[in-house]
Amino acid sequence: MYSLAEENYIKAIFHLQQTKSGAVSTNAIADSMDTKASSATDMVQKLADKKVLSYVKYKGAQLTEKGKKIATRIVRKHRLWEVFLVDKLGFHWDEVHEIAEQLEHIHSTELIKRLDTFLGSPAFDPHGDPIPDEHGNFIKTEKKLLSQLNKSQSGVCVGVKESSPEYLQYLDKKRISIGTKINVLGKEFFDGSMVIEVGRDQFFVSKKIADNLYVQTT
Amino acid sequence: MYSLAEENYIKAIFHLQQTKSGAVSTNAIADSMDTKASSATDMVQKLADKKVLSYVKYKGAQLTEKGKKIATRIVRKHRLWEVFLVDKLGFHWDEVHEIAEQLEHIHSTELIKRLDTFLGSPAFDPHGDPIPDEHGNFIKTEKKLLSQLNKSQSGVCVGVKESSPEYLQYLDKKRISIGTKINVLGKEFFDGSMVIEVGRDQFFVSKKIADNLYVQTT
DNA sequence: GTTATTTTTTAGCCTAGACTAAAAAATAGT
DNA sequence: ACTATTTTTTAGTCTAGGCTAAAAAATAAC
Repeated sequence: MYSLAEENYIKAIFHLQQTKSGAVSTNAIADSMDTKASSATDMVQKLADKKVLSYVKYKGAQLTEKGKKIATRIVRKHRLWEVFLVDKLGFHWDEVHEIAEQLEHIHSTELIKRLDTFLGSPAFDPHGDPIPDEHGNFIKTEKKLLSQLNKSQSGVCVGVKESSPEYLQYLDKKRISIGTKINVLGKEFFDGSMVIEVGRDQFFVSKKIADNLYVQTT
Repeated sequence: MYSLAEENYIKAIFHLQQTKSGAVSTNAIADSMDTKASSATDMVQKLADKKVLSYVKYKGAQLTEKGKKIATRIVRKHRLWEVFLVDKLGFHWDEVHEIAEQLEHIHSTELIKRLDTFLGSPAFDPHGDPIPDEHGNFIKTEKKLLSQLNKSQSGVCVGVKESSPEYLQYLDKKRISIGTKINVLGKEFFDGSMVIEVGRDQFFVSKKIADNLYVQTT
């Protein structure tokens, strides 16, 4: 059994190595955990002792198979609970992250098995992120960032990268949610900003907006 | 916000002062928390500083109104989650205590409000214990222990005092659950044992069994 | 009403997980 | 290649929440 702090570090390292390949630096871990590099070093050393990750001084950390399994179990729990909160309790998708952050640490394999069945074994969470199965297998989606599209291309919104309430509320205001079709009408190469079409509306989005929205291209 | 340890102490003290009136002794707290008296003293002093309870050296502790409010909120959460686990996920009533013990510490008033609605605002948990409302008000039930009944009296099972898996499984084997009618056919005053009738079955129960079953007399 | 026993508190120590400041290694700049 | 800068680690400190052992208060036994 792993402590709350250990689980949170494992999850953070897992997410960091999803985006950047290779070993994850101490500073990156510290940043994402909102703590100091020295604390991250301590924890990484402890997790290395427990064979959860491999660690080479001054080089960074990498989850072992054991570590990845622990991480995907936590991610699975987090996303299943998010589905529960939205589908069953009627929460809005921008309200569930913090609560799921707590619920993901409940220990009971039987609970997760039953919750999964109760929810109809969903493959995606309310933000469009895939839910790992019991064995930790993800459905790999062919998703791109909206900012990677060019003029005249289109895609369907399948999720967000950043999931702060502010960002999700912006999307809401613009009527963008999972399944929304987006056409790129124009793109400014100087700053990466775009003009897009959503339903009948056409409007401007900055690169920062476009960098955080995942779309599936057809 | 209170830590996990603080919440558990508050809950334990709350339950202790339900049974025995007056201040709760340090030793009683330590026993029920499965810890040492010295640790209980430390925590009680800390909680007294926070005005959660009143504490007089060598005399014991008593929850303040503030402390009682915190305690009933935890109890409410615990029992609502138990209903969820049994009614929605199909757990058996002898399997839910440990999981609810974790779920009761999830912090989110909105979550509890919605969970309560989702479950249809139940008044009792799967063990027959009343669920406090948002304001901490209990429905006081007129329940007695089975051992308090005499020959020829009868009652309806409304809950258990002890809720170990072993005990709950015994009740299951004997087909006793919430709502089951029990007739006392005979009672031995020497050891408090009884012969009872449940449905078509008649069998012997020891005082220990009868001491842990709550019944509502009509 | 002393003395013995039990209960409770205090004092001092331990571990997890944070922190700061300083040292050491790696990387960058010239 | 040698210095400057950044990154990472180490060393030492802090707090929460445990523990043991000893002291102090309360209770029980004569």
